[in-house]
Amino acid sequence: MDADILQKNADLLKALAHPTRLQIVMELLKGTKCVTDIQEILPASQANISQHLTVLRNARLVDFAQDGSQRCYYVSRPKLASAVIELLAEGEPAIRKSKDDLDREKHSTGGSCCVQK
Amino acid sequence: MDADILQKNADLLKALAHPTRLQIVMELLKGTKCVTDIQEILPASQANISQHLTVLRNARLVDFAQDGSQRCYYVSRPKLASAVIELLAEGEPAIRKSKDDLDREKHSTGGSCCVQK
DNA sequence: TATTGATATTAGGATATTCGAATATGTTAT
DNA sequence: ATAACATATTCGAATATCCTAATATCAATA
Repeated sequence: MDADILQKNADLLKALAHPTRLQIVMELLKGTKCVTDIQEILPASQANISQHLTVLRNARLVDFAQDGSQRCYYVSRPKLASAVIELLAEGEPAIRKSKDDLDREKHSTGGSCCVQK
Repeated sequence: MDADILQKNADLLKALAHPTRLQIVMELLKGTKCVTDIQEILPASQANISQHLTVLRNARLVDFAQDGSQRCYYVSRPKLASAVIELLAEGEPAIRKSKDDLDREKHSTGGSCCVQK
């Protein structure tokens, strides 16, 4: 990943890295919704939801189709979004390794766990 | 996802949502490394790398095993971390839908794209 | 024990994020 | 045209993040 892509991917994750925005995306994955619909589901103000939607839109995670005075928001990268949320839901437990574990993994007998000198 | 889990998952994503930290995790996925090893790879100061490692450690994404004066860092939730990075690398393109697309998806003939009233 | 190497912590300023309050814009209905 | 509804934008304050510089800690030598 070059520096530019790296930055873009970090930005993408940052857009998802907020409880309200994560919840908005989860709701939109279930189906298209307008701002009022989201307001009825989440405990946040209209302005706040609109702000979060702007963040998600700038990250190209959601988009909308205009429907009269309403905006129907949908997830514009559903595979990415749903896969990340699925991974989070799985909740992989953190493992812990001893130095011996690490040395053994390297199977370079007697080697240090870090980069070989 | 209840509010507590939601916050924790957002925190997890936030920990990954920085170019330097993303790069650190990618490097550690290739193999355990100590701080000096990482310094040789990334254009960041020792203090800065140490700070980012602390963030990753607080998010339970990495951990270390002490090896004398060195700390051998490794990814403690490799499945989660590698899957997220894999998804980012795939780079799913953003789709765009018209209101008609959305209505059609609902196949409730004549229905609005948003929540049914 | 003094020095060196590896790493962490602290402090501080710059910058960014977050949210509520107020206001603006655009659309539909009257 | 005006009112009502749906949504966005702006402003400002509180808070958080990020980075650098300086210093501290801890382990391995000499």
